[in-house]
Amino acid sequence: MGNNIDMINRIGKADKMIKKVKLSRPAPSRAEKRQIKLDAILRHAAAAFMEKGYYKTSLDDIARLHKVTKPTLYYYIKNKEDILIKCEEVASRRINGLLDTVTAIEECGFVQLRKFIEGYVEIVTDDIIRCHIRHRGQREDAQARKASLKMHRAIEHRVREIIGRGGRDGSIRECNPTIIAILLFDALNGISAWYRDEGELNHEELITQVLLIVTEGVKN
Amino acid sequence: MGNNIDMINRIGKADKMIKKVKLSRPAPSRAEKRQIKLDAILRHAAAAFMEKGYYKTSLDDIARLHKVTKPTLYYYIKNKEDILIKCEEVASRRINGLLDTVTAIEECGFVQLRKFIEGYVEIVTDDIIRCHIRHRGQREDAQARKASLKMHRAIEHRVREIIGRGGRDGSIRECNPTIIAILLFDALNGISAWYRDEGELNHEELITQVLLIVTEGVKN
DNA sequence: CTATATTGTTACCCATGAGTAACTTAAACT
DNA sequence: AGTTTAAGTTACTCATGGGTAACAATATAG
Repeated sequence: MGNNIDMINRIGKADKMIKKVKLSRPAPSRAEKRQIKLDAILRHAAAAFMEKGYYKTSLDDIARLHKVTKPTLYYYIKNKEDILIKCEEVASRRINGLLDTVTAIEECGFVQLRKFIEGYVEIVTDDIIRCHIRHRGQREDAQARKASLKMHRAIEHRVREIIGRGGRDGSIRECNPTIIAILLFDALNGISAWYRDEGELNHEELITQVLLIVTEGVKN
Repeated sequence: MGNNIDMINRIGKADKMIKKVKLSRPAPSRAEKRQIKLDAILRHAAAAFMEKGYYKTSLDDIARLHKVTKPTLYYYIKNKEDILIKCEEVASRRINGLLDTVTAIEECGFVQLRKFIEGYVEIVTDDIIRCHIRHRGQREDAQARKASLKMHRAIEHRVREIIGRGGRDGSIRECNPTIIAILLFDALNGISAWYRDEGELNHEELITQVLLIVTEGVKN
């Protein structure tokens, strides 16, 4: 779930803490505690960004949610935009992870696509993911904006691959995979903007309806 | 195309200018000129908002695009947020106009829906509409936010009606019209974020693909 | 049990940008 | 013509909020 790449680096570098990690009661190491706090900050920030939007949420707001003061945040993040970047890392890892498991199964393209949609609807209820979807592309730094776009294109491309595969194996209708992939993403990402777990509409019904429209369309 | 309700009010009030309107060469009255300028400002603002985002676009930027200085803008708009509101008015009028013509035809629900999609893809290439779609819901004022939501819900409701009609007349598959309406909107609105007229993908191909996926789905 | 790195705080700086006051120029109606 | 209204300008105020410097507390290691 968390930003564990940094953590692995840290553990690899400071080999003396391996001893600690091996203790029966897993006393959280500093790096772990730090990681947990960073995740909490991301969660708080993402929730606030979703509610008020990125620009209307001040770092003071986020700090308050986390019950610390603003400068403390700078111990965990580089600057405000860095929060979005870290959310993107989390999102990228989860979505690509889903794609990994989906493409690993030996099934036709259509089944893979169905499994992806099921997993994606699940993922898209997470605040950090929703934050990323909503604010992707709003990077101030041109470099960061390009990187973000690239990573998004990569994911889209993997979905396109699945659709293409389905076209070849006959499980998906002949179509323009690029457009279909984008439209599908738009519809799924749109869900992130309005769907709430607590709402009246239950999860299974949502997935059922989404799958039905994607597979069958609306025509009778 | 423009914000002509204000204009009608104005003309109604100042009846002496009716004479002018009836001239062979339609010399633009003050109210008309003002309206044209307001439209141009909205266009410039919408284009800038789409490129850099609302908060990263200053009123100075917009004024510069329009080749005036910032205070001049305040002659046409109440404040920054008012630009979004005025864009919403334009968008609401266009979309409801489309819905009017679509529901007026005596056809089954499916055909009406198809005509709506065709028209909407057309509409969604306009900067002012795209601006509204992207920034809808970002109202600072709670009052304005609620109004915006309400007007959006109304449009969604009309689409739902069309789908429901199709369900009853048998032209559209039995389904949950609410979810279908929302998903459809998400997909169509998503188009506004990436589609450009000048691009390689031509308009007809886009509409064809969108209609195909909505009607047939992806399954073979 | 001290020395050191890690977290955290209070108190500031300062760029940005929305909005306004006061004044100037241009147009329009009688 | 000359007075009024519209349209635009220059030169400001002022709140907000990102980011930092310098200092304080707490935990970890030797």
